[in-house]
Amino acid sequence: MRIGDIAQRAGVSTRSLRYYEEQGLLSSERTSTGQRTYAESAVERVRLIQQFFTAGLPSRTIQRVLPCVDSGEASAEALALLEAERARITAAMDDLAAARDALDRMIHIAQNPSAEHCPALREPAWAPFEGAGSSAGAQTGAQTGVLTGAQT
Amino acid sequence: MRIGDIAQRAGVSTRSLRYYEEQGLLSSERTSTGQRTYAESAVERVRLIQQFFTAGLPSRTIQRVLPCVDSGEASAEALALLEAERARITAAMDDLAAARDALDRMIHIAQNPSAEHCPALREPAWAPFEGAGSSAGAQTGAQTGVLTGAQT
DNA sequence: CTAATCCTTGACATTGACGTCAAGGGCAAG
DNA sequence: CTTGCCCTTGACGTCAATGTCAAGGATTAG
Repeated sequence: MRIGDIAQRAGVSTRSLRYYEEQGLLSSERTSTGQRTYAESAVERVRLIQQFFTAGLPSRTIQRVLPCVDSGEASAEALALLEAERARITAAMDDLAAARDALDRMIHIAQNPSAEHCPALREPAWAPFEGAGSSAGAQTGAQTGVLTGAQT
Repeated sequence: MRIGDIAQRAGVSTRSLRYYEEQGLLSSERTSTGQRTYAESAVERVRLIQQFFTAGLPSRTIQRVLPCVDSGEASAEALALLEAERARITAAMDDLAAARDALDRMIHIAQNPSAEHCPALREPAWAPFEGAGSSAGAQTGAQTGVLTGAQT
């Protein structure tokens, strides 16, 4: 399997594959003339790498995580790293959930327009739950037409 | 409230606040000498903006979402945008969950080392669920020492 | 052999939310 | 008025994964 095959099978660009190799995430053998050769298993590996990239792990972290995959075991510090990343992902999911809820509140307000939701009358309904001392707001509402943007 | 106060209260840099303004996400009044002045409510707004940034929304999208907050209502297309972003966030959460599960599998293997999990013997336990035709793998195991990286 | 297609390395471009530095003005305390 | 801190605009730097272009070698079909 040459690089183009792997790229197609794993759904990534050849550029990415060379980058992964450059980062020490993916290994390849070379033909006598220098062309990269991969085993079938590389496809799975690339998919795993992609999964981590999608999850926001930087290449340096993936680089330290993958050896655990290869060896099937992890040192104490590697295990700590795994768990730290797990925690980071969990936190990221919480952040996403919070933003999703904020959007949900907006969607709800947009679908049920009523005076009760007017931000000028009460605590803005989209606000987080820290509402404690912001009652003195002099909402001057300087919204002009700045927000109009035109693109495809 | 001048820009430094808002920055401190909202936990962001003054640079970020100017950037938000530049992107049309945050408005400010100016003193006669050009210094920015904010209402208390700006703190909440900045936190909301941050929440969206954390969720991965690009500034252009936030720029089109925030008017819904201000007006308390959304046009049809704005509502579609809100729902599209909600879907994107949901998808991102799914990706994160998948990566978290992959990490969990690694952690589990790392904590329960046994031959059954050895990737050389069977389907790598961390692999996704597409295991179908990779049985012919001639696992040459060319793992050398490429993955060793030294930092901090 | 030759053309077509794939591969190689190298290097520069991109996108986005900032950091950071520069040069200068505002403002309160002494 | 001077010191010191905060503010202004402008512009360039950063990081990370990837796109893209360039110049040339490798492979393969004819």
